[in-house]
Order: sequence, then structure tokens, then C-alpha cells
Amino acid sequence: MHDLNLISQSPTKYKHYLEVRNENPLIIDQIMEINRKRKELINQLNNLRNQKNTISDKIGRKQYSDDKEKQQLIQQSNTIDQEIKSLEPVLSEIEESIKHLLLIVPNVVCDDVPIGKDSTDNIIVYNEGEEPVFSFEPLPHWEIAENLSIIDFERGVKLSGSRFYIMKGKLAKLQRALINFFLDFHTQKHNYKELYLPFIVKRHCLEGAGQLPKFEDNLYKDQEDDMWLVPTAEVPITNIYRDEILPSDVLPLYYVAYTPCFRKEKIAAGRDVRGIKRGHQFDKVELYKFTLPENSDYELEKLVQDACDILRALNLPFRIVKLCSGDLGFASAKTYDIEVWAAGCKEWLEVSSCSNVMDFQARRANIRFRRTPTSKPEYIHTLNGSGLALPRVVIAILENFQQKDGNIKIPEVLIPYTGFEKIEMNWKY
RNA sequence: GGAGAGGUGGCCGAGUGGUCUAAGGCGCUCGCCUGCUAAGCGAGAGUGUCGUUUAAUAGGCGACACCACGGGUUCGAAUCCCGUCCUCUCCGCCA
Repeated sequence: MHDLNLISQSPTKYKHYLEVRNENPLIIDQIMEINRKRKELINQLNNLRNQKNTISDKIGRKQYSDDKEKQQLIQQSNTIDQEIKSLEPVLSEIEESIKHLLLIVPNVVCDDVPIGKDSTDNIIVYNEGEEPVFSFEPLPHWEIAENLSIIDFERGVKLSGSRFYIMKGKLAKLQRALINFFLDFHTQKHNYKELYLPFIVKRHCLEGAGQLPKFEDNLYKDQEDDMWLVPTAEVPITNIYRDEILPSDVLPLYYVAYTPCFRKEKIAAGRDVRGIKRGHQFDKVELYKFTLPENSDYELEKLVQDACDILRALNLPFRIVKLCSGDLGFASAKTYDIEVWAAGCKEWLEVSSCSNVMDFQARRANIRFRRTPTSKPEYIHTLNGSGLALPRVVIAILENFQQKDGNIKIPEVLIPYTGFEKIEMNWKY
């Protein structure tokens, strides 16, 4: 969400941001027009309320000579009150619509974000690690999983429909090991504090984080109780300090949390239907930072490295992609995607998306800080990134570390967590 | 789920219809004093919005709103009434 004052002050700047995101900039004009009406009306109402307050005050202080004058004052107040009552609903309607418009305007775009139309204009900024070489034709993970009987796709669908699957035996444990490894790694090596969060949240949390009102289609919910399954841990973490003013000496705050993520994936219908690349439910370890505004840019670079360190430790080849303006997420002002090479399906898989959200979520969720105990509150900056998304790391391990005999070799660092060194043929039942 | 109690400023806590800017305490900020980060004295300090002044989204001035949230009664509500949410205690149920 943006500051109305900033928009009215430099509308062309905000229109530009919308244009480079391939969105209609006219909404800015709409907002400014409604805002003009809003200010006018507030002013009018304030004056009326002032008059009314003055009269009530007079009565309270018995500043009238007789009962007749008192009745006159009451009469006057009632007349003013009628006018107030007629204007109030008009104002709330205006405020409602302005709020709605503000909620659907995407974030600004950082100056160093490349301008582009879509993902084809993204820029690969970094590459690390060797793609593995095989003496045989490496298989995609769904075939490996089938051969070793470690994923049951059919019965997953039987339980919950398409895009659900059952992980079995050592693969289930591998995923559990990865979660623990990620959490330990970030808390021990990068000083993140671990959180265990609610997986279901109220509507306002999703508004605060930017998923609502625009992306309702992608969320699972229980409408009756206003309970929403989290699409990412970013949602609950963003709202931890909602409506709070933090002292600046606690900043920056680094948090790491494991949650499952639930997404309808309607937009991606038909894409990535094979295997476990895109499910309605997947696990993720999320990195999140609350920082001073002037440090968020630097903190993003560090966040990206924190995520990359996991891939280094796992010995997986990866690259960093800087998203162009047209491919940026709604709430992000700058995003780096981290992609890992999957040797079987021969694809670069996005395992992390690290974004500087700046004050966009902070405004929505009203999260502020004070530089000193006496200074004015300012909006905090928030950043998020996966560290990492589980299924795609699992894919990379299955595909990159598959052996000629069909078994999977477990990366060295994981062995203390898995308790085994390879995945071989699993039980059927 | 049932019964009862309650939700006040950073924290504690007073306040059941009108001295308007919410008592008091703790903590906080500034100043003074005292030969040291203790005590004492004095002063100050909430958040947001609108208007005005201004180069200013700095500061000043004025107004309006905010005592969980939403509605109602009243000339006037932290205070009375209704609804919602939440917390605590007891009971029930339960991993």
C-alpha cells in the first residue's frame, strides 16, 4: 500500500511504476480524484463536529440564561447532527473505495530493476556449481520415484485430487531431514531466530502481506470462520508486529520458520502437472527480515547469499536471476530468484524468491519503528525469501544424485539428519 | 460448548454521563542540582487525519477522531444499552 500524500505529490512516478509492470496507470488518477473529494468532505465534517462540540460544551458549562435558550441550543445541535449523519455514510463510502484502490496498486519498483515485459527479460546475474555429468541418461524425478516406489502419485490424487502426492519411506525422511537441516543452518550460521507459526490466519493477515484483495483465487479458506490456510510463512511473520512501533535497537530482526504452504494454483492450471514441482500443498523454510529502510537493499543481497549457502552445502548447481519489472510480484520492489539445476527434467527450478518489499507490507500491516525514544515513528522495511522450498530441492537431489543402479546418493551434510547414505528400492505397501 | 469476571495511554492502574487536552505510579525525554550511570528538583512527552503556515512529506498553530472492535441511546459517552472478538477463572469435552 502506498502513501496517499506521496501519490498526490508525484503521480507520474507512480504511473511509471505501473507501466513498467504492465498495469494500467489510470488508477492513480482515480485515486487522486477520490482523494480530493475525501479531503473536502473531511474538512466539512470536522467543521460541523466542531460546531456541535461547542454547543454541547456550552450546555455542559451551563452557559445559557434560561431553559428556553437551552432548548434552542439542543435544537441547533440536532440540526447540525442531521447534516453530519447525512455526510458520514458518503465519507465512509469514499474511504472504502479509496482503500480498495490503494490495496490493489502494486509496490514501487527499485531503480536498479531491469525494465522488461515478462520472464524472458529477466537477467541471469550469477552462476555457480557444475552440472553433473552422467554415464547414463538421467531420469526425471517422477520416473525415479516410480522406480524406487518412494512417491505414490495415484493414491495422493485418490485422497485429495490432482497435485497431491504421498511421499514414502526414506524420501519422506529426506524431506524431514532437509527441513531440520535448513532450520539449523540458518539459525546457527546466519543468526536467524526460529519461529513455529500458525498455519491458518485471519483475513487481515493476508491483506497486510499483500495477498488480498487481489489474489483471493489462489487461497484456501474457511469462509464461515474467516480462517485462511497460509500460502507462505511470509503471511504470519509479516503480521507478528502488526500495529506495533518497535524500538530501532532491536533491528534488524531475522526470522526463519518452517510451514507448509497451501495454494490453489489456478493461475498455473495445467502447468507443471508432472511430478512434485507444483503441488497444492508444499513445505518451505522461509527467511524473513525486518530492517531499517536505509539497510534493506544491502540486507536483500545478504538474504540471497544465505539462501544460496544451502545449495552450496548440498553441492547443487544454481544460478541467481534478477527479475525484470514486468515479472515482479505484486508486493515486491526488487526480486532475485534462485534456481537450481535439475539434471533429469533438464530444467532450472525456482527454489527461492528473495524480495525487498520495502515499506509496502509495513504500511498495510502498520508496522513502524522509532529511531530514538522521542522521534516520530517510521515504516519499517520487510524482506522475505525462501530458504528453501522443499519439493524442488528434493527434485534436484533425486535427479542430480541418481546413480547408475537407480539409487540416490544423499549429500554428505544431510547424512547426520537422514541417518542413511542412499535411497534404494522402497516398500510397496 | 456452558457459567462468571474483565478488556483504559510503553507498562501498572483510577475513572459509571459534562472543569473540555483521561487521576496517580513506574518507565521514558530534556534541563537543574549533587565531585562519578544513585537519590532529589523542575519541565515535557500518545497515534492518525483535515485545515493553515512553509521550499518542505521539517517545525508551528487550529480542528477532528481514537479508552478492544462495530452499532445504538443522549445536546453530550471511557462511563449507559446491543452485537462481535479476545483474555482470565470454574465446569464440560479432548490430542
